[in-house]
Amino acid sequence: MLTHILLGFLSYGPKTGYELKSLMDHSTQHFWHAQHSQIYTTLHRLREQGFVWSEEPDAADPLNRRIYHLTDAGRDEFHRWLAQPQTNLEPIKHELLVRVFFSGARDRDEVLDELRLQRRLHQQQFDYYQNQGPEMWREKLPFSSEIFKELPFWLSTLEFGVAYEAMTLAWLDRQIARLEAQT
Amino acid sequence: MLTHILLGFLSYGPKTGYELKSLMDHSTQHFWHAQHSQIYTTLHRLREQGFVWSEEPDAADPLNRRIYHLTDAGRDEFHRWLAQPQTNLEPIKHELLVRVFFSGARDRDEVLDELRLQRRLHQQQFDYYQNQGPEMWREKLPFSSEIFKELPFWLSTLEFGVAYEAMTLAWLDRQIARLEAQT
DNA sequence: GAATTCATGTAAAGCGTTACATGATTCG
DNA sequence: CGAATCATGTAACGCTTTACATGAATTC
Repeated sequence: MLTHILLGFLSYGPKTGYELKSLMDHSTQHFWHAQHSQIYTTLHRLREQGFVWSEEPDAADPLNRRIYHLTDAGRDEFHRWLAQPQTNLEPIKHELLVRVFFSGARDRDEVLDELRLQRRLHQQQFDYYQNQGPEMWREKLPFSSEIFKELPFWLSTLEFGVAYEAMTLAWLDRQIARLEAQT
Repeated sequence: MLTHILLGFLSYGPKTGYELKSLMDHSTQHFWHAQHSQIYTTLHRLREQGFVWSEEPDAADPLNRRIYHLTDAGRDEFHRWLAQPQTNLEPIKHELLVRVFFSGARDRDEVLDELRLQRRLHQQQFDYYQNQGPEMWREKLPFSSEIFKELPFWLSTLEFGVAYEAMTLAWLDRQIARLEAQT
């Protein structure tokens, strides 16, 4: 998956590994994140596969930056991936639900504390999506001419984030209320 | 994670690998699933770690079933895990959102087809949660005396599933409407 | 007799996280 | 001058998926 995210960002223009990491942190973070270690190793693999190429770092650049470019094969691969629709329901992995599932054996107050903490965290995330999030995008993602067509889709993903957090908050409130009602 | 799910189910009583797989397929499936291969190898690992033990398959049993039991160490580990609350927001990995994010370069109709297909699939899932789901539980998870305390928590996870699908359907409808409005 | 379900495993590969490692630049 | 940011990598490990492999019992 990270493969195609990197190819996607590189389809907007050449970028360094560090820039790709920063872009992900400020855009795809809420539905796909990666450590820098994985980004660098994946870029190496993509280079071996012929999907990207990079100039040797400029000797005059003390930061030793390595700029990656998409090859034709890389662009083809990216479009091949996009053209192949997702035909299955996406399986969900949700650790908190696992914990809730097995919480019958726990102290009621212990479970309540955990749910209340999660509520706080999700409230923060909700606020972030509605306030700082969009503004951060305007500041940190400044290659505006390249992406005017994608902006509505980027906003769609943000809208999902808002809806997801609102849904989660409402669910947490119901579970907390149910537990509090028990004596 | 699978580790603690298996320990959790075994805390209700001894079970075979096959039974654990079947239990997961009918209960945790909507927030954590696993292939049988992973379940069997994880059980081997748990045995080496001393968290479970198993009788040698009964020579009289032609199906060669291997029944796993929780050890004291296994029970301790399960409770240690439960007592350690989740203090972070759970990172989300959502492939469909990655595809939407990069859909600016695609044909509008191609994107619409994909979203409509996802809408159908999520509608099915929503119906499943509301109808067959709970009934399936009553049939397939029959160790009722062991789990009367956990049932409310199991229903909580199902309630999350319903809320998640409703949220997703509403989001998909908005994205489909937005794209359809474009000419 | 064929198909489905019951039952258990191994091997290889891919994906992702965590930790280790280093060094320059910029800002306060 | 210290902290934060910029910048790139490797190694080990763990988790998960996919594919390969086998065979008995049950149901239609």
